[in-house]
Amino acid sequence: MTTVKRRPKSKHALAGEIAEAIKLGQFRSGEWLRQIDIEQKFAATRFDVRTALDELVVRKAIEHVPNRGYRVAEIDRETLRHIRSVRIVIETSTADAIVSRMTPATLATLRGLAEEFGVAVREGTRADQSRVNAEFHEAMYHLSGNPVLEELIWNLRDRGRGSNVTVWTSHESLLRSDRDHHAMLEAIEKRDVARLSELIAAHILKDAPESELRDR
Amino acid sequence: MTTVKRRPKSKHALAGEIAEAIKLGQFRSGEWLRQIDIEQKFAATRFDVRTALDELVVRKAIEHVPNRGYRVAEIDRETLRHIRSVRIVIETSTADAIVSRMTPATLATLRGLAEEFGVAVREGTRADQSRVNAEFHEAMYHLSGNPVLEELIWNLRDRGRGSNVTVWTSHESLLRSDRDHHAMLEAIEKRDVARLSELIAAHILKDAPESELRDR
DNA sequence: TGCAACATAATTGGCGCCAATTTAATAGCC
DNA sequence: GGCTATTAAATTGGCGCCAATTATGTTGCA
Repeated sequence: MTTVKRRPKSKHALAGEIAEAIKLGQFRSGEWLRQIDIEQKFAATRFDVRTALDELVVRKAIEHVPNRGYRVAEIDRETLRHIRSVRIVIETSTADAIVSRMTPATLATLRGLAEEFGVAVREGTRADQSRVNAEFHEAMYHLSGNPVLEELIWNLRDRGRGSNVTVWTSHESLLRSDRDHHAMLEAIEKRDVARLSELIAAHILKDAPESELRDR
Repeated sequence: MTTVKRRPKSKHALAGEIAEAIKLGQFRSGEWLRQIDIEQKFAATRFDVRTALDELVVRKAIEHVPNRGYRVAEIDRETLRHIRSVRIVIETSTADAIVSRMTPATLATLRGLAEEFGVAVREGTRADQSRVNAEFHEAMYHLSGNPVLEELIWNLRDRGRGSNVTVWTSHESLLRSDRDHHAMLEAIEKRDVARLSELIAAHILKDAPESELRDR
């Protein structure tokens, strides 16, 4: 996965790095991204920085104000709710494909990643947790066999992360994620599509501030 | 709709214009978009053209080959099928929100647009048909009350149009679209969510080359 | 002391030049 | 005559300069 990929040396890669940094909370919501800072922090040229930032604007990770610069998008609760709503529709729609395409091998992979996440929760860094969590869900959604769907899921996830105030703020929520993962595994193993759907929806809803008990 | 919007003079607007041109089939699939041609055709500077093309790459409307340039993306049948599959999931998910948020006023608007499409089919140009069709679906999906969802729908639609060989190739398919629109209206009026879902799915599937009777 | 006008510093962003690469055209060779 | 090597034309794309704009700091005045 993290193999050779130095073809598009900088440019697109830089956009990914900046997006990653935002996801990891290295830039706060609403914070201005000064081009000089970025080009130093990532050792890139001014031009590459600008290109990368433009790409992130298109990807809705940041926003652009003419003659003021780029800043991390502040997403209001309303929009966040809409994003979660769409995520539930899309991600739960993968449930039966996942169950029907499941093989012992992929199940083993998922189990390994679920365990790894548990370890990361206990003794890993924030970045580790984020990475392993992503790997788990990536492996799971990869089973859907629909690359377009997969990509969409990641776009929406990234967009929500941007200014999500509560990204695993408490250790509690991390433990809950861990439990969710194992529960999902169980549902997949038992080929229980409905249960898996429920779990996925609940997993998404856990990010909601209050209990926004809104079915759609 | 086509009102004043000269604030971001060129740049983002240009990307939209080029995307529109691609949608209208002014560039064939796989055709190279030479920067010189574009800057003449749209009366823009070289730099703006490049920026716009970069944006379209991020939006997956075109693809970029280093040192070769930009070309209209050729989407294989497999990917097209995946796009349709996702579209069905997303667009049908709007059905009950549409029905529950429907008001007499919006219904009247939709009816008007459905009529207008019928007229465009009979005596309008290709561009007219495309525009009115877009307006009808826009008005309908706007009822979902979820801007994120709306945007997603348009992104996926645009992506499919790019190299769709059969974009209303026959007059027959246009007539079918017209009938579909009126049927949808009827379902909305009768608050028949299931029926509306079916119609939306069928409307998307109509673009399929053969009858790819694949439920998921 | 508070406020407004001005000057100065910092930052963004439009644009064009030219080197690197690819494509075509031409010539040379078997 | 067909094929390959060389040269020329066309196209892409990296990069930096500097004007326009905004933010900051300072001075003068009531």
